[in-house]
Amino acid sequence: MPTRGEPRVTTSPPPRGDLFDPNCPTRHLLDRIGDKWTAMAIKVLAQAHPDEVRFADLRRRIPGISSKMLSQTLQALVADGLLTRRVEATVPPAVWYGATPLGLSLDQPLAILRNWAESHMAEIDTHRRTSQAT
Amino acid sequence: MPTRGEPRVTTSPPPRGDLFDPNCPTRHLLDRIGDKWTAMAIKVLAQAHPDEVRFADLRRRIPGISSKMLSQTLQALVADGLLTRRVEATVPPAVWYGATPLGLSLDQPLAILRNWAESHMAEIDTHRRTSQAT
DNA sequence: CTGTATCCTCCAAGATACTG
DNA sequence: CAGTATCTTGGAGGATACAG
Repeated sequence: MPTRGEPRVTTSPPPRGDLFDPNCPTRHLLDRIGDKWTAMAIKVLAQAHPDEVRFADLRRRIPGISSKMLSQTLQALVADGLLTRRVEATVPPAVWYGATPLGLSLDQPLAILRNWAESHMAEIDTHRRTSQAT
Repeated sequence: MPTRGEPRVTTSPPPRGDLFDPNCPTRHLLDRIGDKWTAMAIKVLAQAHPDEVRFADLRRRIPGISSKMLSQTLQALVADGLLTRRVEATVPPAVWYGATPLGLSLDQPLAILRNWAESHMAEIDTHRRTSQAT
């Protein structure tokens, strides 16, 4: 996730295709979607699909996230076209978020990663404990 | 991406299976492997497999990484059993890193994510530009 | 060559308070 | 309810220097 960005980006034209170029846009994109909160938001909303979920509800379903971070994360995902945002002009207002097809499509790669983590967690744990002996 | 961790972890027993529990070990694991440098190191070494790669060579193949970060990243991956580390007692010494089967297995989920990013980058870019109009 | 040690900067994100 | 504004800080990570 998130992680600190590259120090300086001097050249301008995005040289697509080379993941190892610090200016590579794919790299930035990966940093973004690798973000913890992003991954969780996508998961919740993809699994809720086709239902939408309200802000406060999302907050409840993503334990530990602050209002600020949730807001930021959602804004970025909406801007990227991964989520929709629908405002109900009631009083008090209600805002519903939902996954777009693009957002749904991201959930699959993320799910594969989650599964990998779950499958191999025990193995990794064992290895750490085993090899940490002096 | 690493990303900053959860603020405090008070309870002890790891409640496996609930990705949304802040103490969930899977969540921590995901944070680690989502790290930018980790993803790149795995990619390089998985693609070099079955060849091993030396420290300085890795450094060259991961533009922008510092000696410090590379060292840290590799240490963590070796501790997790994703990489092997082999020291040649020459002068000056040579250290070879290679992917273990576990490391190789991680490259597949990561490759899927990379592919997703590459496939949908254009779409996301377009959406950002389109929707950023006031 | 392969790292470790040290210092230092900077910003992600938590806490808190407040608004439409 | 759904956020934004402001302040603060921990610690990731770059720079640099050095060691085995």
